[in-house]
Amino acid sequence: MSLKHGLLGLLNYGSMTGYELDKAFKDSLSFFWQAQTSQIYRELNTMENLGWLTFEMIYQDDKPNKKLYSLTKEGHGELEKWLMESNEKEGVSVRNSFLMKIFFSGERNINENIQVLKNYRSRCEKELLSLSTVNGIVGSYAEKIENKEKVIYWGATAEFGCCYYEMCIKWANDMIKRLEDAENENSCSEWKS
Amino acid sequence: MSLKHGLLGLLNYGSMTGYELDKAFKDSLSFFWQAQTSQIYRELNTMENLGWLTFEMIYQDDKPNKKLYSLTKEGHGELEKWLMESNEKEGVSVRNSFLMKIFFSGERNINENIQVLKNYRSRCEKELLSLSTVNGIVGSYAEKIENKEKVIYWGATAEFGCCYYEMCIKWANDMIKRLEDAENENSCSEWKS
DNA sequence: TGGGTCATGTAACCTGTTACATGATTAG
DNA sequence: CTAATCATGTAACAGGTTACATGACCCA
Repeated sequence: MSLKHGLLGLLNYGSMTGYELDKAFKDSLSFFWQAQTSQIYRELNTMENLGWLTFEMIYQDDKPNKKLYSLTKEGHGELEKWLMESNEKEGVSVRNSFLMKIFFSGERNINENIQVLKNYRSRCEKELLSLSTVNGIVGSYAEKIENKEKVIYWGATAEFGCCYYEMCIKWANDMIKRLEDAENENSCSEWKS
Repeated sequence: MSLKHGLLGLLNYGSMTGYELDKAFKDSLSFFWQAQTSQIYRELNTMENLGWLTFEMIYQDDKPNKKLYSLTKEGHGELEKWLMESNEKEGVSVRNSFLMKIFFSGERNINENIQVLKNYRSRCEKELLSLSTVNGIVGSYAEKIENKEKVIYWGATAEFGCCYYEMCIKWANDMIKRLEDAENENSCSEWKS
C-alpha cells in the first residue's frame, strides 16, 4: 500500500489539494513509485473514507473549485505505524521486465541483443541525467520546510537512484563487450573454416 | 504483461504442466519477476483462451491428473513479438517501497533509521548469497538444453542481481556511516553545551 | 502421525493502467 | 490560434495478493 502512504507522507508536510499532491508526488516520489493522476484521486477518496484524511472545499470563481486535504490523527498514526513496520521482502525484491527479456534472448541473434543493450544503456544514461535535476527540486522544497534534517533522507534516495543507474550502465557495458567478443569469435571461426 | 511472456518463454524450452511451470518460474525467473501459484494457473487459462497454448490432459491413477501445456504457433509468435518490441520505460523505472520509507524517515529518530538500514543491509546480503545458488540451478537446466548459448543470457541476469545487491549494500553502508557521524556530532554538541 | 510432495484450482479483493470527459483561463 | 495550466474525476479492464479447498501418497 505504498501509494496511500506516500500521500500521507506528503500531507504530513502540509495540507494540499489533489492537484498539488499529484505534482508533488511526481516531483519527489516518482523515481521509486509511479502513480497515475486518476489513481491519486481515487486513493484520496478511499483514504477519506478510511478516516485518514479530511478535506475543506475551496470555492473559486475564476478557477475550478478544489479540495484541500489534511491529515487526521488517524492518518498521522497510520503513517507512523507504516514507518515502524518492516517485512522481510521490502525493498529487496526486484521486478524488471527488461531482465526477463534478456533471460530469453537466446532466441534472438547476438547483433540484435547488442542493439537492445545499447538502447537500454542510453535510456539509463538519460535517467541518470534527469536525476541530477531532482536535487534542484529537492532544494526548492527544502526551503519551505522547517526541519532541514529531512534533506539528508531525500538526498539518500536520489543517491540510490544515481548508484542504481551507474550500476546498470556498467553492467550493460560489460554485457555489450562480452557479446561483441562472442560475435567476433564466431565470425573468425566461420572465416577460418 | 510479463508473467504471460515469462510462461511463454519457459514453454518454448519444452512442454510442461502448470505445476512444473510454477517451479521452473520460481527457480529461474523469480529474481526479477514474482508470481503466486494461483496466478500462474489463472494466466495459463487465459493464455489457452487466447490461443497461445494448448494442453493435453494426462490421466494418472496414483497421482492427480495433470495438464501438459505446449506453445501454439500463435504463442510462439507472441513470444517473438514481445522479444522484438521495446518501450521507453522498460527496465529503467524503479518501484521500491523501502526507498519511500527512507524518503519520509525524517519522522523517525536517527538511531531507529540506523537500525532500519542495518536490517536492510543484512537482507540484501542474504539475497546476494541465495543468488549464488542460482548458478547451480541454471547449470542443471543447461544440461537439458541443446543451445548452450542461452547460458550467457541466464548468467547475465544473475550477474545483474549480484551487482544490484552489492550496490545496495554499499549504499546502505555509506548511509549508516553518515547517520552515525551525524548522531555523534549531535551528542558531542549536546555534551558540550 | 505429521509434514512434505504432487496437482489442481476458486473467490474475493486490492492495486495499477488506459482512455475519456469537462471547461475556463492564460501565455506565446 | 494553439497549447498549457488549473482541477476534477468516471469506467472498464488488467494484473497481483491472500486465503482457502481437496486428497492421496510417501518418508521419517
